[in-house]
Amino acid sequence: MAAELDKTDFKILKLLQENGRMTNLLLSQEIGLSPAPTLERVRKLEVSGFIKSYHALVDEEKLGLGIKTFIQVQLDFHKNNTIQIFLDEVNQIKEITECHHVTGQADFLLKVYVNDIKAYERLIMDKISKISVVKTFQTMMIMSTTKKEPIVPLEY
Amino acid sequence: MAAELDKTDFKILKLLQENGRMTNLLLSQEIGLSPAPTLERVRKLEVSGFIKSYHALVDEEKLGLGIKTFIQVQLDFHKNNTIQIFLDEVNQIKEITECHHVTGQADFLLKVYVNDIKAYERLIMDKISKISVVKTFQTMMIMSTTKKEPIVPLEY
DNA sequence: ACTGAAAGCGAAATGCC
DNA sequence: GGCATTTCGCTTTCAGT
Repeated sequence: MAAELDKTDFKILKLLQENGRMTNLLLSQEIGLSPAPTLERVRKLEVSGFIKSYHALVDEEKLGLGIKTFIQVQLDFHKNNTIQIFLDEVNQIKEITECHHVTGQADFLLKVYVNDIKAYERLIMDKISKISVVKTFQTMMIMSTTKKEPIVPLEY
Repeated sequence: MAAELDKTDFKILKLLQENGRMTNLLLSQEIGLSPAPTLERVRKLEVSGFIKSYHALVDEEKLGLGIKTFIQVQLDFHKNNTIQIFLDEVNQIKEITECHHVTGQADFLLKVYVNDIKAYERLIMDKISKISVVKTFQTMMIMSTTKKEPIVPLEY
């Protein structure tokens, strides 16, 4: 499956990113094919990994997750497996939903969801600051999110 | 629909976050109900907004989006509608997929997807740095993403 | 609110162009 | 690589409890 994608495939990707539960019938009408080849294309995109998975998007605030933050973390590289130690700890903290290895002053950027400020303090005190290889960290509290596309910018 | 959610609803939210295309039949088996009331619960979660939408997750790298960054932006508040000016510009830049209003040294944190470094330079030169209210900005290039849960941490 | 059954419809497989 | 058809299974509805 090194074969490249054509315009129709990109349309499918766009439509399924926008609505992951779109039926194959509707999808086929949107892209101008009949259902059978449409389904075949979708399956190919799935098995070849262009489509990784499907997810429901929930309203975090309605569900009580009132605090969302990014945390910039600097590590103390005094051990030779510093990064692995850090990642192992991060993986065990379920409030951390994203972990990016980045360039710049910080080494890692984390995204965190918790219910309230008290829970955030507990996270910081009991978990983040207790990770041995963490040198410094700095919270960016999210006050509002004005743009969050579930769709990746594709050309074609 | 101010009525609170019960344990079964949370199970549904968890399962549909993990697999947004799970069939109603399978979902009903997982939560231990028959299909009819399961579907009814899902519909209620949808209309009441706990479930906002469904999306396919694509592999950005396979699709050629080799550069992912976060950009911290500081604004110059010399106009009284500085923030609105900024947000209007951001909304027109399709490479920016997320825009968060945050506390800390930066005012905003942006997430950006582009194909390569050349495209990134163009984005910076032609778009970001041309926004009149932007005072300073600083790129955090994402080298790798070691954790990215499509699922929000729910208690119950 | 859940159950069970019945009807309608989309998904998947097959053969053909 | 796409189309048409048919079979099968899921979704959805509705009466019942």
